Amino acid sequence: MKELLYLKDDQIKDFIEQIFYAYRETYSDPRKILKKYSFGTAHHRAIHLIERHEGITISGLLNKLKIKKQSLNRVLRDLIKNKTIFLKKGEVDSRQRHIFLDEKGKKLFEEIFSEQKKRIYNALKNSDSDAVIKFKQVLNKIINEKK
Amino acid sequence: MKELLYLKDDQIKDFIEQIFYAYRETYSDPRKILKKYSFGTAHHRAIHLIERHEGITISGLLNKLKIKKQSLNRVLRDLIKNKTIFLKKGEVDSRQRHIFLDEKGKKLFEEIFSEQKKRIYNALKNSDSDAVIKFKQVLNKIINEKK
DNA sequence: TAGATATGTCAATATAACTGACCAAAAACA
DNA sequence: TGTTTTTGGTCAGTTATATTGACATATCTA
Repeated sequence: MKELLYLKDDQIKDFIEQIFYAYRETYSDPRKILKKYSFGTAHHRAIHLIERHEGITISGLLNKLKIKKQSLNRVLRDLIKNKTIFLKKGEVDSRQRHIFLDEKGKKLFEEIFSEQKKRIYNALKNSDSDAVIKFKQVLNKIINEKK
Repeated sequence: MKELLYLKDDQIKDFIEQIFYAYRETYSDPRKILKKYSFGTAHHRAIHLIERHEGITISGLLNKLKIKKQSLNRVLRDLIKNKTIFLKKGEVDSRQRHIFLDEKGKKLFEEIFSEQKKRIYNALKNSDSDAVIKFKQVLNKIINEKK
């Protein structure tokens, strides 16, 4: 293994620590809002992904969340009961369920996002576009690295 | 709010999604190793921080983890019982406990880290040092942003 | 039509966090 | 010195989120 100065173990250990902090802080910002609706972070993650991937199927969502369907089911049941999301039977494949945010869900998403946005926006606003692009590239490499 | 092209809402939403994936993937890599010792991610996070901050006090660790002491206590009890860590009474302030990795703990840390390292190392090895530095800077800004 | 796929659900368990209460030792303060 | 605060430990109960395993139904595909 070639020893790159900026890739010493200590640097990598720092990244592992910082990725934890970044995730925790980013997802703890909207907890108060979620609590108003008796939702938790599991609901939040589902809402976020449904907003980003409108009409995503159950199995599509399962692939992104990497949890069991029994776990997702509890979350979706809560969201449906609350009229935050609704399911639509697939037109091509009627076994599938496509998930959409309801009007209420869109409002809730905006409320959550506006809280969560601040941290990222403020962190990036003083960075040049090159830094932002590189941040995204590295993040993507970490995610897609198949060990 | 000045509208920067690279700071559109969709970009920020992507970051929120990616930070989740990066955290989950990074911390799921060593789960098998942890399971051998009947430990979970809570133990892992504690071990990681103790290695990075040798002699950290209980309250220091609580501040980094941002969990309640009752929760941390369970984790530390497991780690002490297993001889992964040990506590040392403070010499200046004898109310404090300084936490250290035991020999067994150091070995376990290395085992965990070598698994976890791959993902980060591989992701960064083809990036130039500038990208790595900028990645770190942005990550730090996200963490330290006080909304 | 047989088998695979997508989804739904029941029940039990595991993990990791929480709240709230209370205690003791030691340090800091007035 | 005596009082208050800080640091850490613990008991008990609860909540949130995930797991495993089993089973059911409808629909699609070969």
